[in-house]
Amino acid sequence: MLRISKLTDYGTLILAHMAGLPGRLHSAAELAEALGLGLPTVSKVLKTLGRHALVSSQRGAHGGYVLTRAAEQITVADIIDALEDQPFGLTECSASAGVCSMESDCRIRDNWLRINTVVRQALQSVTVADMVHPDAPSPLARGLVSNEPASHRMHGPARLGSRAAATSLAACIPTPRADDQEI
Amino acid sequence: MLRISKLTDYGTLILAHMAGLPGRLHSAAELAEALGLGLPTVSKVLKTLGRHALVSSQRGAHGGYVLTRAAEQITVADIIDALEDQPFGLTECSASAGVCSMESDCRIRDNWLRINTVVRQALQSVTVADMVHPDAPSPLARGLVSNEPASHRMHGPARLGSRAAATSLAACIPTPRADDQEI
DNA sequence: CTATACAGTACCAATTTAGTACTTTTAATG
DNA sequence: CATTAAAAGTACTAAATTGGTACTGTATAG
Ligand code: FES
Ligand code: FES
Repeated sequence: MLRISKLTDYGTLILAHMAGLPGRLHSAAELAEALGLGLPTVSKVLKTLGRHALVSSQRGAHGGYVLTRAAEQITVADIIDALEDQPFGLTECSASAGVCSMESDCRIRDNWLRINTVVRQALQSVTVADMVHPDAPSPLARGLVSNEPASHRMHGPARLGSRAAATSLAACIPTPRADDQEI
Repeated sequence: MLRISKLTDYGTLILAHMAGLPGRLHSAAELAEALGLGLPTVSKVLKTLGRHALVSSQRGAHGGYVLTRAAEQITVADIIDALEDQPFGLTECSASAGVCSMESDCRIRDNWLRINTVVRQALQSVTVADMVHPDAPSPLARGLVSNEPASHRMHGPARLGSRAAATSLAACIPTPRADDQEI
């Protein structure tokens, strides 16, 4: 359905929140509380992010997680790579080689590869830092986007009633980053 | 998982195949045969495409489907809109308004809206015609894409053994379109 | 040595997606 | 006008994925 999974969405929320208070340790419980998500769920996401070296963890009492790099260096593409298990690609055929029997004489596959690349570049052009602070030179804004109506619905929180809260939540306003994108 | 559904993938295959013999009527059975897909499945996809006016149908004996517009006028985004039921958007929050409780003070949502727009533009820049003929001035190619390695795997055919064939299949090679995109 | 917090594994439940079956309507053809 | 080919519609079933939870283990602070 051309959606990232909820876990991935939670990942952006969590990282954005952490980026709000950089350098500090954040326990899974604290994040869960702040974002209105279930503790086990937050834990799971953090563990995975840890495995992909986006956060590092401190065990034991007063332990917690910190970002391993500056928020400016973590792109949405990184988060997706960490949390989505399938390899990046809009179609099965175009996500990995050797899966489709007709791959050799398929004329469509190459197109998907191109589309994938463009999409990925869009995702790489937005960092966690962009998510956090509202105003700043927005890369997607200048020329990249023509801003036709894109609809919207619901973010991180999904079915748990608790999640419906998440008032303090860290990041949101629109501010893609300003370096590597001349898409 | 940031994938389009298989049905949508089949849709591109089907439309591309039809674009190969334009003007002609194609029965669902013929297409199923040619693409190595199940007849009921192809039928389902065609019905949906019909409902969204991408193909028109002729009932009765010797009936079938034809494209309603030139292949150049049907974009991948059109196909996705027709076959995916959820509204376009990478996250739930950003796909429709009013679903997330914290929408008003969410700083992240706006970023997703931008990302959605960019992604959509990429999808709008490729037409069925591009999918069909191999070589031609490729819009995504010139400047739009930096061509970093994007992986690949498997296309239309998935679990039916029959689908593994699809030799004649219509379209594939890389050739996005050349009009409306200055992303 | 106890409390806190991360790590890993495994599992279960809910949703979504894919695919099939069956019935009805429409049109061509002899 | 009967027969046949093909699409339209409806509904259902089965499979795969996702989301979420529970439990057990390990490390560290105090
Ligand atoms: S959490 Fe940002 S709009 Fe839902
Ligand atoms: S590569 Fe699988 S159908 Fe094109």
